[in-house]
Amino acid sequence: MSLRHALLGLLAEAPASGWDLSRRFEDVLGSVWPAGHPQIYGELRKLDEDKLIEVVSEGPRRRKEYRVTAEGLTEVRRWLTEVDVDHTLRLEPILRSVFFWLMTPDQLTKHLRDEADYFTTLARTYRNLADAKDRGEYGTSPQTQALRVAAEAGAELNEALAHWAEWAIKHPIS
Amino acid sequence: MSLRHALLGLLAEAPASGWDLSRRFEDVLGSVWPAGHPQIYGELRKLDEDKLIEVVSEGPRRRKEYRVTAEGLTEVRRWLTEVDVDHTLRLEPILRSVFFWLMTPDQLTKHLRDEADYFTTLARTYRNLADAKDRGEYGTSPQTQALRVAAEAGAELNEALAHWAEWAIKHPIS
DNA sequence: GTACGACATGTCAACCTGAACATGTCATCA
DNA sequence: TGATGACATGTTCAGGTTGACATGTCGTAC
Repeated sequence: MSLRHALLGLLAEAPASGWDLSRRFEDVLGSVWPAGHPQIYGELRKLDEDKLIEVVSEGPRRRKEYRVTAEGLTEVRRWLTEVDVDHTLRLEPILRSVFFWLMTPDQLTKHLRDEADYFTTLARTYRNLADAKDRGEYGTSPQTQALRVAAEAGAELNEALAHWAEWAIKHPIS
Repeated sequence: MSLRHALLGLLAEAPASGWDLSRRFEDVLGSVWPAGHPQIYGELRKLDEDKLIEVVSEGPRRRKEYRVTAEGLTEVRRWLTEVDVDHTLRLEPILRSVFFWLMTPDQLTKHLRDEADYFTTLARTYRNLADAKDRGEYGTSPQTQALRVAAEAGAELNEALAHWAEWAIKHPIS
């Protein structure tokens, strides 16, 4: 049900079309909650049926712009404050680590080197984004501040994973 | 396809039944790759059909013990070395952070306090596990060493998330 | 001897997810 | 005018995942 509430949350910021929302998932949200356009269009229809959002206007190219309704806004707030956080984690890179003993030392070192580089690059991206937001390059609206918090999570998380991979290189399995 | 390979990897360590594997997912693997028993039993049947595992013996209570075959071992090694790592992340706690601006300061502080506590507790659990493994309480086999690496990931990841939540408390959204 | 709890395996329906396919519009530039 | 590329919305299907339900066995403690 998270996608449903994520869409409501995005629409709470400003009206948008399925395409717009699809874009925002690709650009930002996709890194913590992937969602392709088929899922988004489908969910928007359901949200519309449930009166949590409504069509504001139909633009060119069949573009439908949606706006969150009062009920929708209540619902996303209810989710944020009353629904238990789902702490489920699914991390293939760590799952693989359980089976590192099946790799040769050389394979493992190379693998971990690649992982460390990957996470380091990503961490830098988020860190740069966070710094840019701190410099005020995206304004100072509450929405931007929230994204700043999310960027901090992206940075810290990937920094931790990069650190982990480096640690693992230094603690080879014998 | 990760579950498939995770099962092969676990069976590479020692023969086990669906129940045994189900337990290991609940205890250890479930924190990075959740899987319920319906999924596990189903996947074991497919792996058996594909000759990647085979039934060693049938014990009491219809217990079927599986062993990985030579092909299965090759397959899990191929996965580890040749298949691209799936870096997909799906973290509801961070997804929520994008919508923090919809919460009141009080609600947000409470939420973040709970999150920080949750991650801190989990981090401590993994850290204790890692320390115990360093003291040799689980032996020194390659498999144990691999689990030590996974525990380090669990510790660092949750420490990072705890740190993030604390940071967010100190940087309130205005 | 029987009731209970842990062991052990399975089915089923519903839902979530992602890749591929399909359709059509609008602006722009040659 | 016609080609191209970005815009925009959808369907379909296969496969992964989960919760609920169902069934039966074995050891043991009363």
